[in-house]
Amino acid sequence: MPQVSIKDIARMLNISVATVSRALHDRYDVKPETKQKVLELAEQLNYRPSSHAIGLLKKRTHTIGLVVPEIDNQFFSEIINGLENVAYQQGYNVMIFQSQNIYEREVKIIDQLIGARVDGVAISIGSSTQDFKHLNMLKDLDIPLAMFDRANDQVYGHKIINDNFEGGYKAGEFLIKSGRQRIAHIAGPSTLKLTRLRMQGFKAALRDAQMELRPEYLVHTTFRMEDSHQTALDLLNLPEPPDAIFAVSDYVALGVLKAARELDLKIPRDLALIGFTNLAVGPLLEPPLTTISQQSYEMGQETARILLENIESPEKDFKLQTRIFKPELVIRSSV
Amino acid sequence: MPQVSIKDIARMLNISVATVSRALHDRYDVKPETKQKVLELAEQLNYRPSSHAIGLLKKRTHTIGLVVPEIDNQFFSEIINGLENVAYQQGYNVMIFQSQNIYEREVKIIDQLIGARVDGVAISIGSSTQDFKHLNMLKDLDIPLAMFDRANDQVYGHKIINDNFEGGYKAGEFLIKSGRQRIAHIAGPSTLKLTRLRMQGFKAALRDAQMELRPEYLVHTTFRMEDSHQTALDLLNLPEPPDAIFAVSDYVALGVLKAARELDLKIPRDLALIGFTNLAVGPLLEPPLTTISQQSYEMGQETARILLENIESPEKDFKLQTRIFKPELVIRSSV
DNA sequence: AAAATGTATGTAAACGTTTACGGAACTTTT
DNA sequence: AAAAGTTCCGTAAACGTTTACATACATTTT
Repeated sequence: MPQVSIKDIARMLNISVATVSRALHDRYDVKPETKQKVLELAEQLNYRPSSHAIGLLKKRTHTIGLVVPEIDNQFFSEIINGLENVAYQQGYNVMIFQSQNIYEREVKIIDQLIGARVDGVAISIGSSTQDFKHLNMLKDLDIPLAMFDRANDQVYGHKIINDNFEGGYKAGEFLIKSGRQRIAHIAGPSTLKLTRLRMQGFKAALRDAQMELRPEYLVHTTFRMEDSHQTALDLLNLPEPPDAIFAVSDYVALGVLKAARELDLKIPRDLALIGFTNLAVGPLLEPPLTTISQQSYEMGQETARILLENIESPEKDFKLQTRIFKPELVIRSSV
Repeated sequence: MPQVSIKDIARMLNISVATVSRALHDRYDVKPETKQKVLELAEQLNYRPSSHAIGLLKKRTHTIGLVVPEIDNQFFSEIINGLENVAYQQGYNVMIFQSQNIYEREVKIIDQLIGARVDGVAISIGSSTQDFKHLNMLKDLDIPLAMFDRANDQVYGHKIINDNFEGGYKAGEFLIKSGRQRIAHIAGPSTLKLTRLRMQGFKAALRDAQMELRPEYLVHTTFRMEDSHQTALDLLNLPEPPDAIFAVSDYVALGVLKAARELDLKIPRDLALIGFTNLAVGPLLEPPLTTISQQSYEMGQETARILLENIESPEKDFKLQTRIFKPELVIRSSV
């Protein structure tokens, strides 16, 4: 049998839908006997209220939309966990979507979230997104927006990000202190702000140590392993290869690791390597990966907190928040 | 300004909602001029149709609910990707939820999915779930159900699983062939069928080789790293420790790897190790992990295909399908 | 005995959208 | 000039739920 509605129950018991609704909500003004009958029948017929009907009737859906570039990435899945846990505790559901870094998908997802009348949106902007109309539209519609990890200044929304400049600086500084001379950086997609900041921090560290960065030691890649692996191979096959690499993320560092192994380079003897993110597999690699940690779970929690505070605030012009997490050096054995 | 509806547009243009609706759907029977005006205003006001209203009106929501134990697990996130891609291609959306292996959460999620009137449900059952009423309820409500990876015979639904017995057998066989004598197995939670099957396959391999399995060489753990790590330590600290371990999953193998490193055991010299899943990090570990591969992405695709076929089939009693994937031995260097 | 209060229920509108049906104002055909 | 057809648009019902308001009866208070 198909799904039953409150109407079906009313018809079967020969009472009005209003009474059924009241009984199901355990209101004071319904006879215990009637209440009993309603609850029993509802249970027996597996009645579940239609979230569409309720969403239509009430202003609030108690749902927040979450958009990540990709889900099969530890960093993002940990953020999801942090965000979900806080949201659940406050009685909110989370709808998760992945943009796959494809601009058109991102736009479509936002349209969908608006259509679903979510109470708020949390997003980590995809790397191919250059136009932010779809995100700024949310402001016009009074839907609070929080950007985590990948934020953009042209977008009106809260920001929960890392101090990427400082992270880049710390990485560069540590490689310099460890005595390396030919330090390279594999940066991320140049469209992303975090790419630029980590790079700038890294460059600043070199500058402060009066070291120069050779142009051929600065290369870009995507976060996909095949790309970073190839990029690393190219870098290590230079006539004068680097003796240290700062990878824009641990995923990219994995590509370097693979390349180094193929070229029979010993880490850290022949090549020092430092990543960024602090993935859970880091300590299990050989050698355990030195990296800059991002507190992904906490970032997810904080994103949820800020977003929910905005959603539940009665004030029309809730102030935009920016929360900056301090990256920390995690010393293991790859440097 | 808040979200606009078709009614708002109708009022502003002094026409009926029916005409607006027709214009937005590009129907033949509306004057081009009117159509033009409607489309322009809709665009300007960022109109997006309410999925709640549509969901309420139509029988179908073109949405499928996806429930995984945890999202921060490569295996599941790859399944999600496979499933989502097939679903999107056929015009379906996917709502992702995680049960965290908590029974109560799983029940709540199913309730929610019923409330959201999804067209179908795909689930990998949580390890603490012993009662399956919530899942069998779906059949009563005519909502197709597909179980992937973790299925249960007491539940009415399609199954997309691995031949776990064969996988276990292959793992055992390979360790035996490699000349190991004291072979141990770290099994998963005993509630899961896949745990039992992999164990049985493993035992069968030993039996076929006339080898006996010492009771202390068979231990259980969860898929959480801290647990498997401790379990591995206990196992390796036995008076007579094993010289080979078959871990029920790559995640568990990571725990073993960590323990072995702490005890200064060289793999594969002192200890042979084989996992199950074939995670993407496997080849990057030291040593690269030998494992039994599960085709996660393909399993996700197949789950979507079977579920969608069921959803779109006009027949009331669509036949239950079972798709069994053959696990394959992936030889690297840990054995 | 009339008035006031309490208890249990029903009526109806609203949320946003689609669509079958009907009809007015044309244009074309006889 | 009547009949038939075309073009464009409006009316209203339906989906499932909540809730303000009304109502009917019973009980208590004056």
